[in-house]
Amino acid sequence: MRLRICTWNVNSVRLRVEQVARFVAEQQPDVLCMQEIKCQAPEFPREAFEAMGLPHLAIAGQKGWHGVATASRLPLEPGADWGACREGHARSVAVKVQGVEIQNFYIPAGGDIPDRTLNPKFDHKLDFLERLSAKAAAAGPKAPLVITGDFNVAPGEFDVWSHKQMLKIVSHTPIELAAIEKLRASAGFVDLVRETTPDPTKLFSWWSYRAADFRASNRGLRLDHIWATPALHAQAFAGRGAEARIHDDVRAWERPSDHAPVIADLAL
Amino acid sequence: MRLRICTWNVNSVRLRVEQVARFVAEQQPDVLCMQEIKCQAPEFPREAFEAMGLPHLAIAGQKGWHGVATASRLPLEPGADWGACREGHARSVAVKVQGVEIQNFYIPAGGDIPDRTLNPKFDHKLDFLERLSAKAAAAGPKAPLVITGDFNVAPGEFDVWSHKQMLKIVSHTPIELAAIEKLRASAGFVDLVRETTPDPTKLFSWWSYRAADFRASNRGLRLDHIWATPALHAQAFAGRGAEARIHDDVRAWERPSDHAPVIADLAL
DNA sequence: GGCGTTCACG
DNA sequence: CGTGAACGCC
Repeated sequence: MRLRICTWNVNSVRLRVEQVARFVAEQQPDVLCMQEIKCQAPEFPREAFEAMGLPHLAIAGQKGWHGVATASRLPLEPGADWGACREGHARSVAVKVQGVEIQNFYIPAGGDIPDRTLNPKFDHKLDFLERLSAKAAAAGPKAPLVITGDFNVAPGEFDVWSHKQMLKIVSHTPIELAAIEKLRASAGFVDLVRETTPDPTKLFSWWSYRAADFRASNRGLRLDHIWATPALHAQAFAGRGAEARIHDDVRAWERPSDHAPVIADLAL
Repeated sequence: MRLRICTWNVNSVRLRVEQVARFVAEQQPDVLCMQEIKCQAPEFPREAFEAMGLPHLAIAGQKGWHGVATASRLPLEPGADWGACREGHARSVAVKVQGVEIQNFYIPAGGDIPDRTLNPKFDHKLDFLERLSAKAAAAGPKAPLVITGDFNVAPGEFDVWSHKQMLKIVSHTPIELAAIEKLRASAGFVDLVRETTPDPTKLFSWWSYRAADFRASNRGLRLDHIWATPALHAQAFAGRGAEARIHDDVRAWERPSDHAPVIADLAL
């Protein structure tokens, strides 16, 4: 079977249900991992997701900020909580579906100053990444595991509109690049979108709301990722390469999220 | 010629331009008197009104609150400012069109407690009404004058969903009923909607947002009025009665104002 | 620039 | 309930 996994920072699920419903109708993901739902679990628009054909929900919500949820066409089992957030924010939710564990993360943005001694938010981001690395290493490359979400890091030179300029900006600083590479290497994860479309093609999944015309300036970043362990990758893409892409057309819809959805198709 | 005058508390003109454009396209008012535009004059969506065929504008705006504007198909001359608002709010704008003076008011709501000694907002409302009465008396019954707007008073027993219950509620208390009757009598104004549809037919132009289904509960008030002096009434409705009505269907549109527009057709 | 918050207002 | 305001966050 095909398992279509999607990650999307929706920037308020209540405000964006219609766009989510349209995207789900058009692309038919089997599992939709959302970040920044910005509501508590009881406020989550369950009925709308039932109507979309994604009735199985795992929600980690909190008031106003952050919040993640995974919605599925197929029944979900709970996954292990990796306890990555030292601040107690609702930034991760784990599920198991069709024998695959899917860890859905909203990694802290990290504020403006890329110095962990000066900026507690940046310290928190790095701490979060370090905790993920430890858990992923413990899981190992043979686990049938996907980690996905808004990682708030653009890992590669071709994941930012200007590598040179972005090296000074939180999301692409050398310390973050080292931390995200350490996370990737911890279980040998394969970045499915980048495997599908290798360097040097530039790929972005986020564009600031501040640009009048995001297409024209195209100052994007690739912050949203779907990573598979080597064992799962071998199983899901036996012989072929990964099939994953960013649906950047969605960023041009009416009242969009600042993030575009990302889809990967696993053959299980 | 027919002069179609409309009054409408739009509750934010910037948020409601589309509904205003639809209503103007459907009903073709010649003069549209708006209240609660909730913006400063430079923020007023002039282009949208030009596109609607109402390019002539008289705007009294302020930041965030209140604000009135009169938009016209025909050129406007400025009318005399009656200086009714002691607080300096943008609550009135006066124009002359086709020889008729149109005074557009957003009379203060007056807070919750109907006691001028305890509640400065209620005192302000009564002061505003008293100042209007003095100015209207000075203008006299022979002036070609319309006063219109959101008066925030339901003057008659059949202008409220429950006369008995509303007598204790600001907008229909005995002291307000006396003040609004004094204003009416000051120049012998004719209430064009009530003349068109006499007592005991209940007529409302406002329904609270708080009711889930405003039609079902129908706890409305008639707060929005178009009043003509006797001389203008005699000229505009010679022989016949007035032709004025409340477009309450608009209250059921998507994202509506809590007030419905009111139209009167004058034959000049 | 577009989300959430709390607040005042109607 | 649904507008504005000011503020925090990304």
